[in-house]
Amino acid sequence: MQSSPTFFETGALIGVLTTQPLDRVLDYRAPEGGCFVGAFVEVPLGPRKVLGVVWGPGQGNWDISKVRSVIRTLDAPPMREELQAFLTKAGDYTLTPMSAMLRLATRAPGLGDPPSMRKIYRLGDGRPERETDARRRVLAALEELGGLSLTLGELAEAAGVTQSVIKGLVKLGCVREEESPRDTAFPYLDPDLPSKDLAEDQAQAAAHLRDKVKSGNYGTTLLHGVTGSGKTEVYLEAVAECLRQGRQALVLLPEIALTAEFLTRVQERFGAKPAEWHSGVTMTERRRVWKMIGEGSAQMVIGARSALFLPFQQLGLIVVDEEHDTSYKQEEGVLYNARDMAVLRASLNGAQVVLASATPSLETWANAEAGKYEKLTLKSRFGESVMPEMRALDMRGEKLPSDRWISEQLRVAVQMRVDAGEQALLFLNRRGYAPITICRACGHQVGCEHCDARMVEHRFLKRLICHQCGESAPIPDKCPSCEAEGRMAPVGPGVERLAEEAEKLFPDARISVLSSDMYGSARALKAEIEGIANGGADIIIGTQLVAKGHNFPLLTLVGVIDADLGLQGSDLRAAERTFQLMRQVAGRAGRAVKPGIALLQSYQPEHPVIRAILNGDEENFWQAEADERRAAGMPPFGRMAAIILSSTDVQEVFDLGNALARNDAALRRIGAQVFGPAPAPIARVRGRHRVRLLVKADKGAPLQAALADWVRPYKLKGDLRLAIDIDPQSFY
DNA sequence: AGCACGCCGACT
DNA sequence: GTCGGCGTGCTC
Repeated sequence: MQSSPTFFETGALIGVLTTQPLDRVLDYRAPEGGCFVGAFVEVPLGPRKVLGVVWGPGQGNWDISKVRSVIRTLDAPPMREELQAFLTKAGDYTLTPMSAMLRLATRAPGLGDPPSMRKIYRLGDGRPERETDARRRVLAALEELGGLSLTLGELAEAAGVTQSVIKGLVKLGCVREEESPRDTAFPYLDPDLPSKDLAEDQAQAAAHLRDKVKSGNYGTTLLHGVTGSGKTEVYLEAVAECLRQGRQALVLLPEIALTAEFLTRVQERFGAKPAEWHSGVTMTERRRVWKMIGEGSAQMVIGARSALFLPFQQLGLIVVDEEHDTSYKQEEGVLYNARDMAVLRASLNGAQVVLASATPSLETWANAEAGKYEKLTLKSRFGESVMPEMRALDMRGEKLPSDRWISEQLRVAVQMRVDAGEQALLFLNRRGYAPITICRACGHQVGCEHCDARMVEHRFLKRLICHQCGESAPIPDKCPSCEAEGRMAPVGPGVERLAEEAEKLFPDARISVLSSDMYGSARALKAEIEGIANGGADIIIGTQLVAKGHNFPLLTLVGVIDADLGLQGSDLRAAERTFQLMRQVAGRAGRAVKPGIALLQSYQPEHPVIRAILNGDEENFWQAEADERRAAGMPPFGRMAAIILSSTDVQEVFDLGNALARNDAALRRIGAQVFGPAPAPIARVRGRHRVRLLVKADKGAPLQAALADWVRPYKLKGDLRLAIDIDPQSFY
């Protein structure tokens, strides 16, 4: 089905898409020796040289005498037709200029550089005249390991000598220095190593996914299973089949902190670690991954959403783990949802998609209901453990002082677990010490200077921090407003403050706080998590980080401090998110042998979301939620887009917002409605004022084209910015 | 995105 | 007189 790619002879007119923000394909002449469509090239643009991709034949609509020639073809396989199509379609869908799409696909440093070389050492001719002990060890090490292409440092370490001994041998010719490419292939992942024992429904699901991967066609499957039902083992079998077919697999994870644990599981299953692609990967490693993926010398990548844009040669499977996670939606720059883009990319590659979740997003649930996705459900929990019992603690009856958040009932339950040598988790989705710092003299609340957000006290770091822009300031002694001294007081709980309360209530317990901002590195965080899992703490206090897939076998109690958090407001999606989060947190309890219990502190225990969580009545919850959305014409039953305008000048953003709202003919033509302008959910970020308009349309309406027509007449002056967010996360 | 061009205010 | 502010326009 793959026709051979078009070749352009030397001097032929070709169209090149560059990473420069000129929103069209530019005409050039093919370089000496010609080039294939898709070739990565360096082209002259004005006085500069820029990166581009040969996109197709030239348009011929540019003064032929001004057309310049490609400087050179870069040392990388041409971009495949599927990736070109993916970038085009994803760009059309998200209304993103193609240059920005290309930048996503070329985010590897040193792409244009010649292959980087390093020196490696091999056995040379003869033996040295003076054969010292150190010299003998070097030669012995090379005889044994010479095939491994050791660098100077590696060889010195292997032989237990200093580098100068080796240098000496090189001078004598007994050891040879060779140049070798720095970017090396990834170790082979063996799909035929024995898999873990699978429970019956796991085995069935795995067999089904294997068949789908074998088909070589596109398809999407929702792998739905409660926490601890072993989704990972199941989809690793789909990966295994994909590797057997000689195709590449991509696994997306929502959180970098999860990759370390996942790498270990991949190594156990396939005997080696896969390639990694996320913001924590070094520049040199990034280049290696990009190149090896392109050459087919990396079988599997685990990564963040941007890994979707890697130049896979034979992509056969994309797994989106915890597919409901909101971090899959990029909120800055190019606004795309990695879950949807995974489906798009797979459909263009004849690849399979597995969306794994204990608590699917409503979009995915609706697609499964509609038969667009297949659905596999894992029911039994791993081993013999069962879903935890869940109960609400009605906080209206508790007379808690204003600086305490752990109810008496919860205290007693935690104490029992601690006494029994088991673990308890106290969950609060608020980082820091206290969300509000208030002046008791004048009532002033400390806010961020650049954002419309409160500064959050972090006692651990001894700073006030803005969770919006990261701005930090010392904790003030004097009120910034009325200058009263010593009257600043923290209000409300954060995990740090909760830990303080727990230390008082449980003086003999070992308490550990798990919050993303309290560890300097992913490694430190991983070590802490491992320590806890091995019984290194009695009480764990955590933010939503703990809801994302870590396994704590000794955990038998989860106390949710504020189950109402997230129920406020009228956002349908807030209810969905609360449901997902609570179910995931509750799922932490009793993952191993002992049955667990989850206690939810709530001031509104009769709220439908809380009731649905307690009943474990998932189908009903989704059904009710879906009915409401359908009636309101909301996603996924209708379409929405948000337009975010921002500027340092408030008046400017509102003027443009009002102008857009008034001139909505392009939208009315497709029956779409516009709401707003209104201050965006966070009205000021980094000193920029933000205003939002919402556009709502029927499911089948050509929304993107109408939006493009609508905003086209406006040219943005000064620092005014306009961003269009298709399928926004929040739409109230 | 860069980089040049160009047209108005405060310096040598 | 001229240095330099950043608005506008161009790049195949």
